[in-house]
Amino acid sequence: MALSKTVAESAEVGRAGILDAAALLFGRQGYGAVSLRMIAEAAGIKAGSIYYHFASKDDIITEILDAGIRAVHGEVGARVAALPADAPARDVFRAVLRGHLCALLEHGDYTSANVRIFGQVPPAVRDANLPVRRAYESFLDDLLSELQVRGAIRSDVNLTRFRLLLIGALNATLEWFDPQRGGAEALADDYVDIFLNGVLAQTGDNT
Amino acid sequence: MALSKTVAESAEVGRAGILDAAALLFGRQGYGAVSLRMIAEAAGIKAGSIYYHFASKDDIITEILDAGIRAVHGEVGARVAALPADAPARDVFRAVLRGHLCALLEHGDYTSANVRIFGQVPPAVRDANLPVRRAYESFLDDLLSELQVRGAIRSDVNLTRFRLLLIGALNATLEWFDPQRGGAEALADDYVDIFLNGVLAQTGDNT
DNA sequence: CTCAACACCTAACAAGTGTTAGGTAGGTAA
DNA sequence: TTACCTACCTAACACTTGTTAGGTGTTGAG
Repeated sequence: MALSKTVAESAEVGRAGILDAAALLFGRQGYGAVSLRMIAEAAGIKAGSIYYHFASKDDIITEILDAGIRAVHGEVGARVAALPADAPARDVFRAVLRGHLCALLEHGDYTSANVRIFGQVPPAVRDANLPVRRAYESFLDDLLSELQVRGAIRSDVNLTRFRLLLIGALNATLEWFDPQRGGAEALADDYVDIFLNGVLAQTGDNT
Repeated sequence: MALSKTVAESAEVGRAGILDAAALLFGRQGYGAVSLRMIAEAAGIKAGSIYYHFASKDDIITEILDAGIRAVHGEVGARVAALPADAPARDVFRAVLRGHLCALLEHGDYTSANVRIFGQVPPAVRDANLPVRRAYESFLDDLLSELQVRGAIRSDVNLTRFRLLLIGALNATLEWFDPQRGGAEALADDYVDIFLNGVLAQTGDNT
C-alpha cells in the first residue's frame, strides 16, 4: 500500500527520507515550528515510526547539523584542493567563497538548515555540533593564515575576526538570495572583490 | 504584596515590563522556546494578565520587532546627523557601523531580539515588521548612494548588494561578540577598515 | 513451515501551549 | 456612598507536543 504518495514526499524512505524531510522543514520553518508529526507526514510515515530510527527529536537535528557543516567543509575543501599549490591568493579566496555559497544556496538543505536553526536548538544539541564546526573553522583559519604568511593578506588584519566577518556575511545571504537574480558563483565573485579590495575609490585622498 | 521580587524581575511593571521581559527572553532563547508563562513570570505577573495589555503573543513580538529596528535606525541616524555635512566618507561610514553595532551589542534587547527571532516568527508577523525594516534599509541606501555619487565609493560596487553584505556581517557579530574582549566601537573600526580598504596587501601584484 | 528481523502502525500518555471568561482589590470621580 | 476604571488573578478551555508500549504485515533464512 501507499503506492501513490502525495506530491511533496521524497523518493527516499526510511532513515534517509526522514532526515531529508526534516532538514527541509527545519531550514524553512525553524526548529520550534517543526513537529515530529510534520516531519513524519513529509516523509510519508506516522510520527511514532520515527522512533524506530531515532532516539529523539534532538537526535535528528544533531545529525542534520553535523551533515550541514560537513557539506560546506567538503565542498570548499574540494575546490581548494583542486587548485595548484602555488595558485594566486585571489583564486584560493574565490574557491572558498564559491564553495561556501554554492553549498549553502544551491545544493544544501542540510547546510541551510544548520545556519538557520543552530541558534534555536537546545544547548546540548549545539554543543554536540561544535567539534564539526570547529574543524571547519580551523580549516579556514589555516587557509587564511597561509595567505597572510605568503604576504597576500595585510599583516595588520586580525584573521579570526576576519573569518567571523566573512562567514557571517556569507551565511546571511541565505535570508535574501534569489537564484533567479544571478547565481551563487556570481555573488561569490562580487564578494571576493569587496573583501579583497574594499569599496573605497582609490583617489589617493578621501573627501 | 509582591514587594520582594525574585532577582531576575525588572523594575518596570505593566506593559513596558512585559515587553522588556519578553525581548530579553526572545533574544536569548528564540521565538518558539519562549512561552507566555515564561514571559509572565519574568515580568512578575501571571500568564492570563498579559491579555490585558496585548491581544496575542504575536502582538507582543510585533511590537518588539518594530522597536528593535527603530532602535538601530535611531542610533545610526543620530550619529550620522551629528557629523558636519561635508564630513569625510570614512567618518560617515564609521558612524554607521559604530551606531549599528553599539545598538545591537551593547544597549538593545529589542534589537538583538529582532535579529535573532525575525526568521522564526509567523509570516504575518514578519510582514508587519517590513515597513519599519524597509525604512532603515532606505536610509542606509540613501547614505551609501550619496557616498558613491561623491566619488568615495567605487562606481562599480552594487550598493544594494553591499548593504546586504554589510548588514549581514554586522548582525552576525551577535553570535560571537564578547564585550570583555574589546568593545563594540573598536570592532566597528576594524570592520570599517576591512570594508573600505579590503584585506589584500597592496604589493602591486598578486602572487 | 517456522522463526525472527525489519519497518512500520495505532493509541495513548503527561506535560505544556495560547487563549478566554469571570472574578477581585485598589484607586479616582461625582 | 455609588459608580467606574485599572490592573491584575484564578481556573479552565481545546489543542499540540515529544514520547512510549504494544501490535501488525512483510521479508528472507534455515
